[in-house]
Amino acid sequence: MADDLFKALADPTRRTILDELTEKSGQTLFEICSRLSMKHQLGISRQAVSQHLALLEAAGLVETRREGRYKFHDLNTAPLRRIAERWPMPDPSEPEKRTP
Amino acid sequence: MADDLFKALADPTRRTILDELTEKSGQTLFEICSRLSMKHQLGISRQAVSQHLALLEAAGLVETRREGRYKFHDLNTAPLRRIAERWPMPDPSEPEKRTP
DNA sequence: ACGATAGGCAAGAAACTACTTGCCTAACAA
DNA sequence: TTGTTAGGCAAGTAGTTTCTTGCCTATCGT
Repeated sequence: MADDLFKALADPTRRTILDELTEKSGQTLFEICSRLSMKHQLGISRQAVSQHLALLEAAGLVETRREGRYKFHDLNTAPLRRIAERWPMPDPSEPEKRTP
Repeated sequence: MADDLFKALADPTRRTILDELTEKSGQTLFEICSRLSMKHQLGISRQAVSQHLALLEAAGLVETRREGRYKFHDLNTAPLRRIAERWPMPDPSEPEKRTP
């Protein structure tokens, strides 16, 4: 359960996919592939991206809907909230400690 | 940078360590070892735990201070905030969507 | 000084992950 | 019907990661 979430976030390519879906939700597999190679210089096969999307979906971070031969991928950030719930954070006035 | 954070969170044993440090900050390596095997039935060697702590420290989630022959481990949840910042979440009134 | 306790370093085994390759099905257009 | 486009499945390989084993250093008590 929580396993799927953190495993999904563990890979940099998957995090970039989440970034792209944040920017534009409802993309198809091919659209995501193009963006990864165009904007991020990621030389990665369609199947690899498809497998990443499957993991993101298992984690609940991506939801899909089929329309004809297209499958659209939507971002769902709700599962991320469980992270903040699990390890309570101090108030966000001081954003992050930098080693001085 | 972000890599270290998500890699650190990817392992279930490391997340349990964070849980333990949430409950009681400032534990030594041996204290953490005992708790993992007592409370969580994790048969794991001291060295394995030590390596986990090193990764958590690299991610900034754990900070350490030495005192004599003891090394105390403190939780720092600040890096977690970057997750929420990277992928904006809707307001938390509806906690999480359950597949109906 | 000696033993015991707390922790560290490093090399190898075992398990897991990401990615590729090759083939297959479904929807749409000519 | 034939070709094309969107996507799926599965087996194998290469690269990581986790964990163990064995040895080593530092601190403290007697």
